[in-house]
Amino acid sequence: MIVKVVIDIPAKQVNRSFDYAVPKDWESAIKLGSRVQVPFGNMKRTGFVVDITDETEFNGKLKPIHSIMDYDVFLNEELIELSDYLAEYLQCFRISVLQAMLPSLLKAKYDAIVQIHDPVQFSEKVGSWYQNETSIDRKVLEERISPNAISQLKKENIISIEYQVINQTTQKTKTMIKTNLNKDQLMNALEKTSQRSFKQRAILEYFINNQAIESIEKSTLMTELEVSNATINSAIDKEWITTFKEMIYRDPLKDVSFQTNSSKTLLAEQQNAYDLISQSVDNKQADTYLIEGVTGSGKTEIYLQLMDRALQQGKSALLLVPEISLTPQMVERVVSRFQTGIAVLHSGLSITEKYDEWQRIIKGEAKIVVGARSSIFAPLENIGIIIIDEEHETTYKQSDNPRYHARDVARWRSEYHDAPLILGSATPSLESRARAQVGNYHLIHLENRVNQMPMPPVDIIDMTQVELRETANELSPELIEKIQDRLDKKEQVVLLQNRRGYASYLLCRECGFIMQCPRCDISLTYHKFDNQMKCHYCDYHEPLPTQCPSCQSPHIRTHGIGTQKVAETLEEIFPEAKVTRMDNDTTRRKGQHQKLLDEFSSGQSNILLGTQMIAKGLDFENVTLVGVINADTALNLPDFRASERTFQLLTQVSGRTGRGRLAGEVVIQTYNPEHYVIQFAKTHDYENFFRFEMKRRHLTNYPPYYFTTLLTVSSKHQGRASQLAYDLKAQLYNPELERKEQLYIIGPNRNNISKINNYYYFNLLLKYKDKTTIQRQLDDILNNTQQKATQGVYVNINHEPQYFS
DNA sequence: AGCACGCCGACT
DNA sequence: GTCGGCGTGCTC
Repeated sequence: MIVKVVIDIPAKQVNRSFDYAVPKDWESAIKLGSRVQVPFGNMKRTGFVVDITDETEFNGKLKPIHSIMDYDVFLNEELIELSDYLAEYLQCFRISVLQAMLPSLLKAKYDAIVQIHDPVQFSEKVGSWYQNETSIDRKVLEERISPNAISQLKKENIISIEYQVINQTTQKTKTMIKTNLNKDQLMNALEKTSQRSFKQRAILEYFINNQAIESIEKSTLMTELEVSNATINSAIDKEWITTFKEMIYRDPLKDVSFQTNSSKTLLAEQQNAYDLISQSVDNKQADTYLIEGVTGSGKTEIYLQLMDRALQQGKSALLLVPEISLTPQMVERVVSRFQTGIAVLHSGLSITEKYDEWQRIIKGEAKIVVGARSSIFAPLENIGIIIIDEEHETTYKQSDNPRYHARDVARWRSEYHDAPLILGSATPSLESRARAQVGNYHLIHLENRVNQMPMPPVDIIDMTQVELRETANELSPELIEKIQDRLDKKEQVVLLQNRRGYASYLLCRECGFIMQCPRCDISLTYHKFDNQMKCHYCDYHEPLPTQCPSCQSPHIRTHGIGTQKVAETLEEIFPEAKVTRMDNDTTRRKGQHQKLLDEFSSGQSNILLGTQMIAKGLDFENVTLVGVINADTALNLPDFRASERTFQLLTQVSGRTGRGRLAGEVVIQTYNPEHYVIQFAKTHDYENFFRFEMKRRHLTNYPPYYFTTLLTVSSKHQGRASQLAYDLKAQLYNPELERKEQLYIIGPNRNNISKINNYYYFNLLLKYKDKTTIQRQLDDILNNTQQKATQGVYVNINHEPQYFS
């Protein structure tokens, strides 16, 4: 037996498989996808078995495998084949793809423990050395019996192998507090504590009054007693209390009620969609459907029923949702429909939990997988349907290597399994919608909302007018009045302040003029460092003007307000209202996100103010007003997708109101009330937005008319990086292709943030019609630049990048 | 990644 | 004459 092994070194020179001999005693333990340790040069490295054969083309003596790392496999034949395709398609190393497919536990350090389920039989098979322990170290067993024998014991369910993570620091822990003193000792301490030490006494009193509680989480204690860290520390110094770490174990299904939730009757439109797609499920056709349905049109119900149908036919189902919508509510909908056989994969799970879920999928215990981007690699067999909800979300594209897009992977797996792929969104990506336009995807429209409520009316507030009347206020009088009205009625308000508010651009406060690049149809960015207005797509730049180039007003200035400022303003205007602020700052800590949402949904706060994270998938019945404080921030980013993202964001956030029985209303404040994005968002008119935006993309040669690839050259030496960027451009430049409008090369440009961690970045953007025209050259570049890497110059290839910074 | 091989400059 | 710089190439 000979195996082909891919070694875990991400380098072009070893980006292929190497052949190894397998000792007889190992043959039944080794499977396709097994992780093994092999001698490589004078090293010992891990690798993956990607093929099992009896032949080799290697002219030399094959080395035998050193050891087998797992008696389970985490990759099946399909995934191995997929890794080959993706490595070539993404132009990255195969090992990087293979590693991306695996649960992260396998990358951590761990101990392998053999659990002995049947000591009697075990003893019979292994002999007298066994001392009746319930578990032993795997190494010990491996010294005594062969891998084949271990594999056999495992198969017979006499043993199982479990992993314990050694490096527990990567595990999430919480700090717990307990007291070692008994009640009398505590009382004693209390007496000795000054009456003025309120906080100290509060801690003592807490433990006196809560004798039954063994321990309490530190942060809970701090908030409940309103004591600071310093107080806790001094209590520790006085030896009243001690702290210890406890693992945070989060069962994803723990808080989910297991009530059955049977299928709902579908509306005619939904039924129609279901009927169409279920034919593809039944007939095993790898069709792609794009469901374009407004918020509340009941896409999820269609998904659930389709998944059910696949399940009925003995197939499995894969549902991808953006990480942010993987909330307990979402999970509950799936669980309550199917009860069992569901694996939920999300970032809140510890690595051991993720591994457990993975195991359940491999063993076939879970036939349904719900998860975020990386779940697209779930090792399901016999997939009957793949669904990607909110398909336009940029989180489906991985931003670092391997830079795959879940949609592309889904497309491949759909073909492999002859299973339909469903893409759902209220505002599909232009790429997907265009594919539907030309008939590559089947387009399904859902026009009606299940609750029959109309889409909320949208008010556009022209902030250029407001600024003239009222200075230095982010909130227009109209919006203030409407907020006050909801507060009076005890209804709730959602306010959006775009995340990327920090992006400074130049805006005329009088006429709303925003400086654009004359060559690129993209707004210029203010660079404080040299006081210049710059384009991030070409090298255009000009000095910061002192007056508006359009109306000569001196009221021109850089712009960008943060949520913090808005929260302050709100508290000034509405002192009686409680504002929940949700942005990257307030949700950085784990669990904080859900906590803030709970605070709002339970009605403890009246206004939810946040960045775009509040726009997604939240469903609050009592919200009757949505306000967008400044629709322009996202609109003027130097990115050709700025319009698309803004439209998606405005539409999504509008969908946050009118979810219940109460009618909703949307207010959008903008300095560009006539902008087409704002106008189409006002009427919730995706279709016309699509047509308009397509024209623009056509004129500027951007996707979906052209494919894009971003080459990033980075180095600690600015000169070397820029030199290589220019060299690469020269290599790729082809006047013939450019004349035929087949290939455009833009740049090199300095990166938006030109220096990160002392590395200088230069970008080359390729726009092309046919990837085959540049595939070989890019392969060459990848090869050649591998050597450059030793000189500290790195090249990254990113196909279809989502962001250009 | 790591190591060996190999070809040119400054030394006991 | 040799020691060692790191450019190049190989690892089943």
